[in-house]
Amino acid sequence: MSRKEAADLTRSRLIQAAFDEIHRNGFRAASLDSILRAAGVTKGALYHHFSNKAALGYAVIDEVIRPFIESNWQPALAADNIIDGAIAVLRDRVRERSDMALTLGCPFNNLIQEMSAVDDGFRSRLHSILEDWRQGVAAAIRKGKERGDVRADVAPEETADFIISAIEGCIGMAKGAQCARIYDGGMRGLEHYLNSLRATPATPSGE
Amino acid sequence: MSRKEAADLTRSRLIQAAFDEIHRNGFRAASLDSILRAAGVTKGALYHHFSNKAALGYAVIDEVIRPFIESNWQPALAADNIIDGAIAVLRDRVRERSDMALTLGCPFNNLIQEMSAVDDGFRSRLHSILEDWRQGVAAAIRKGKERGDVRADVAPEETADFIISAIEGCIGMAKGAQCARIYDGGMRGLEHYLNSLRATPATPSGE
DNA sequence: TTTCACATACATACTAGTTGGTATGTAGAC
DNA sequence: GTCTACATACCAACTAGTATGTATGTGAAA
Repeated sequence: MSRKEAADLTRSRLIQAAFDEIHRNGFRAASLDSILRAAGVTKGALYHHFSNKAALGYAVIDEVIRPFIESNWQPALAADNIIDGAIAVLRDRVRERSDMALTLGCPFNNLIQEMSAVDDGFRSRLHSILEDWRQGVAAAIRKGKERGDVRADVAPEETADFIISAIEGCIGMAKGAQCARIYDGGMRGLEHYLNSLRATPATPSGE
Repeated sequence: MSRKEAADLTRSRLIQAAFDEIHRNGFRAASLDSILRAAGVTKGALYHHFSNKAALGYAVIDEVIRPFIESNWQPALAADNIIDGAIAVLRDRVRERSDMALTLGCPFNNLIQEMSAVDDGFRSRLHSILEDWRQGVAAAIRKGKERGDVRADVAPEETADFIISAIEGCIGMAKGAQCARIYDGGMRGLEHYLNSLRATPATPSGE
């Protein structure tokens, strides 16, 4: 392993450890010492790769959280019928939800709630992820309307806002209840809502 | 003012200052010194009334956040038609939303996201508030079904889960965007959803 | 090809500041 | 006089961040 490769490895180990610690404790309560312990490196390594704690947090957002969020919603847009695609993804999420994700919540939403109001670097990065998501869903709805899959009276942007809010809300409330019931219930409610957006009266797949 | 009354006053001043600081910074980042400065008392007063920081946080939940949440959803149940009542409350919220509430988010949801996974005292208290809300909405839906206002195929509990999740989700995403647009958009989406629950095809009030 | 200067990639030890919490002192109501 | 309701002063622990030391890879000169 070359010198450069080794350095990249410690950098990514730091980011992964930081992501875990932040997911568990939030950014401000995340202890650099804990992150260093988990990553198996020392403070010198950390401050060699990142100028300060915030820079580490930003890197976690750019390199872990953004890809994570995008890999969650983009598959839904691949389907011909956007509503079918969205529901399929939803069911996947319900099926393969891990206990950790349930008790710790969505890392994206967690950071929004904690940091948006207090740090502009966090706010802008998280907002950008949210905006891309919103635009992606809105574009899919518009395409669905053109194809005749989605009702003509559905407003793309505000419906996208609502769908995204409902998804993050369900995960968040499940975290509050610390049980899967409210998550599953909310997701079924969301599925009913998505079906109500169909142009042709709902013929949901596999129900 | 009697001695007892004065003591009660300092206690409530502490709780109010704690609520503000927690709303702004979260519980763990809330500094006792800041709270004391805002309340205009000293550490001796704080630890006379509360055994530790967590006890102060619990009191904030029991005496500020719970009444706040209940005063938000209970009026919606007063109306004869639950859907009309819910939509009316929703529009009230949208009309009179303060910028602070938008940028700082919902104090209830904030605490859930921050503390549910790490402190059982917080978790149980917040969960209890959530469960009461859920049961209140579910009961209202059941009543609406009996009265013929709500469609017969609507599942009360999971619909309640979804509605609550959507509300908190909208506020949370608005915090992420730090702008009202996504809040208003999400709320309009929620209104459409609520109308879709009507037994008789939507004749929404004032649209 | 060897060697040497230099930069990279860390490790270690430390600091100043802040945190929640406590021990003690005290003024005033009852 | 005694107890309530505080105020003051302090402490140990932990925080992000820094200053310094060092081993090692690397590029260029000899």
